[in-house]
Amino acid sequence: MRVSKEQAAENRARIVEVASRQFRQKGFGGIGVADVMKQAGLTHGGFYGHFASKDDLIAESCDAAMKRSAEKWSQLVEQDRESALDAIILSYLSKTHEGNLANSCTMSMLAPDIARHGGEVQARFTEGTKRLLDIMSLVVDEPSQQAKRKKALEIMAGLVGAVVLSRASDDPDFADEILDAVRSGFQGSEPESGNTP
Amino acid sequence: MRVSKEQAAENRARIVEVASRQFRQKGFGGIGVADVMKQAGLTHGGFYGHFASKDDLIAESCDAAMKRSAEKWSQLVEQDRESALDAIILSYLSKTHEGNLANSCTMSMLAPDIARHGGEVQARFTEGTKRLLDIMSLVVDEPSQQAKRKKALEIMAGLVGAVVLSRASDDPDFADEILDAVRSGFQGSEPESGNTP
DNA sequence: TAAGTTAGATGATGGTCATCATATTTGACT
DNA sequence: AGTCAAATATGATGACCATCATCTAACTTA
Repeated sequence: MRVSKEQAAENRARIVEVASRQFRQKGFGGIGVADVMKQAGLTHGGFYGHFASKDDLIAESCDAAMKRSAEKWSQLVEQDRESALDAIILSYLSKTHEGNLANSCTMSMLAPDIARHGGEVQARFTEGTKRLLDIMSLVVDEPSQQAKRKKALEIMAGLVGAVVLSRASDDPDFADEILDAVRSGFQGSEPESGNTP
Repeated sequence: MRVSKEQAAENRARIVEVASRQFRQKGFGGIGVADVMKQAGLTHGGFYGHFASKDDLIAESCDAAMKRSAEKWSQLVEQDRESALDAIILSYLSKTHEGNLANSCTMSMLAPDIARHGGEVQARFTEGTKRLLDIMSLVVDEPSQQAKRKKALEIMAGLVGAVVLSRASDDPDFADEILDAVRSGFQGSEPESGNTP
C-alpha cells in the first residue's frame, strides 16, 4: 500500500537509522537488506524504491552516524568549551558506550570494513573523520593551530584504538584497563571510580 | 589422492597461512572456505578433514597471526633493546605496512570483527594482545612496572587507532598525516623524511 | 473525483557459501 | 604384499542474500 510523502520520508529515515545501528553492531555483511527492512517495520521489496543498492544504504548510514557523532561533540563544545575535551574523552571511552555496540562510533566499529569497501563509503567516512578532527582541534590545549590538529589526531587515534581493543577483548578487566589507561593518559586526571583491586 | 603425513601437515599450515592473510585483507566474511583452499592449492572438500568449521579456521589463523606479530616484536627487542620501541612504532606505522593489507596486524584489521565473533576467536585474540602488551612493556621507558604497562597500553591503542583510521581514509595525505602525528607523538623525534610541503 | 503516480508487498531468480556425503587414491602399518 | 585408514577430490544440499519483476492500494494533483 502507498503512504503519504511524510510517512515515506519517515520510513526512509527509519531504514537509515536501523541500518546504521545494525551495521555498527553486526558489520556490513552481518545484516541483510531484508532484515533491516523488517526491523524498520517494512518488507524487503520496498527497499529499492528508497536506495539504489545495499552499498548506497551503507554509504548513507555511515554518513548519518558520523554526522550524529559530530553533532554530539559539537554540543559538548558549545555547552562548556573548557571541559569539552574531557567530556568527549569520557563519553567516548565510557562503559555504556562500551557495552552498547549499536550506539558506538563508526570509527571504532566499522573502520576496517570501510577500508575494504572503498568507494563512496570510504569518501563519506573520511569527510566525517575530518569533521570530528576539526571539532576536537577546537578544544585541544596547544599553542599553534598545527599543534592543535596534531594533538587532536593523537587523541582521536588513542580513543579509537582503545575502544577497538577493549571491545575485542573477552576479558572485562583487561578491557577496562585499556580504557582507563588511555583515558588517564589524555586527561591527566585519575579514573573517576576505584581502579586498584 | 592421499598424501604423506608431512605433506598433509604442510598443507594444513598453508591453509592457515593463506586464511590468515586473506582474512586480514578481506575480513572473515570476505573470503570463503573454497577460495582459501584453492589458494592453498587444494579443493574445498578436504577442508573439513583439517578443521571442524570455518570458525575453527578463523580462531587458528588469528592465533597464528598474533603469534607472528609477537615474534616480530620480540626479535626487535632482542636485536637492540634501546631502540626497540622506536623500531616497533616505526614498523607498525610504516607505509609499507599501510599499503599491504594482507601483511598487517590482526589488531588493526580484524579487531571489530573479532569483537562481534565472540567465542574462541575472541579468547585467542585477547591472549595475543596481552602477549604483545607484555613485550612492549619491556621496552617502554617508565619508572614502575605499573607505569610501564599503562604507557604500553597507551602506545598500543595509539598505534592501532592510527592504522585503523589511516587505512579507512581515502585521502592519502590525510592518512599520512594521521600516521605521522601519532608516530612523532610517541617518538619525540621528527619524521624521518621531509614532512612540510 | 478520476488519473496517474508511487510506496510498499509478494514472490521469484541467480548467485554464493558452509557443510556434508561419498568416492578415490595412496601412504602407513602388519 | 595386503589391508586399513587418512587426505583429498567431486558433487550435492540447504540456507541465505541482493536484486528485480510484478502487483496493489492509496496519496496527490488537476
